[in-house]
Amino acid sequence: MRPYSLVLEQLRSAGLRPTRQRLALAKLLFDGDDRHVTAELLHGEALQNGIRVSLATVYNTLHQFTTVGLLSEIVVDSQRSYFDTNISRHHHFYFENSGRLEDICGEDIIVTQMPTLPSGTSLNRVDVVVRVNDAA
Amino acid sequence: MRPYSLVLEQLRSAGLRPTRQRLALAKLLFDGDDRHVTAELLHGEALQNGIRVSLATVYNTLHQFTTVGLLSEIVVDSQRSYFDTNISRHHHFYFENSGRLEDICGEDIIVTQMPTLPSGTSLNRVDVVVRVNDAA
DNA sequence: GTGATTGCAAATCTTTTGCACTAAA
DNA sequence: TTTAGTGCAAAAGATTTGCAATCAC
Repeated sequence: MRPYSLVLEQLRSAGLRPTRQRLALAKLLFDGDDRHVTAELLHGEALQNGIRVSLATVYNTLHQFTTVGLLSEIVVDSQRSYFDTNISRHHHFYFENSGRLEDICGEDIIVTQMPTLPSGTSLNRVDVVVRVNDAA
Repeated sequence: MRPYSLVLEQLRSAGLRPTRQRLALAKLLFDGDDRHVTAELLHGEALQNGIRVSLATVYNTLHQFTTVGLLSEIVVDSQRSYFDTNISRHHHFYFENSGRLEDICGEDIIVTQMPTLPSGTSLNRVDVVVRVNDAA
């Protein structure tokens, strides 16, 4: 996790103006432990904390932060986008029942053999999702 | 890939009536090489082949086939669902640019170390997605 | 000031649903 | 017949977009 104090300069260097909304959302996201959020969730949280921001702006901000490298996007559900404040190489547990995500640190999962990439392509990243069910 | 001829009995044993629509979609899906489809794609293909079927029925059918074990659902894009006629244990290349999927057979990727499952959960499955970009 | 950013509401896209109609058993 | 399955159109949910108002520089 990067300290919240670094966010401001990170925004500047990416050419993103540190607006009230971006700073407030950054505080929610980065001022504490690593977390996984959806746009809807972050928006609700912002409102609860008295931050006036529209859902559209939350979407924009999440994508901008992702582009800039402050967040990474995780695909585990074909219906909803999750964003992760942990941008180091790692993988995820996905609790199918609750929709909750949990990090698996990089060393706890090891992919030894890898296939040759299709010709004319370059590797973007390898995602491992361990799907679990909460035992009844 | 299972031969198309097995589909009928597979439907019966699952208690699904072999209707005109289901059989036609099954033919498109299983009468040939393994494939990856979206609902929209399969629907378009059905129409092109003169099969009258509604998009809603295509969605229903894809999910029913998945429940019955004739298809497996792949999550690689948080905006769209993909279904795979290959139901053996395997993983995928995902071409971010084109949205295309390609199978990686089970032996070509090996996950050696696995984390302990969170207590009170049972493993559903492990998905590995190798995301590649078509080199410019 | 000027251009980036925001909010809102409308639009879009994928998927699901309600319900009358049709077809399989 | 009886019950499952289908089509359609409407609804739902997530996300994006257009545009006028607002804010950072």
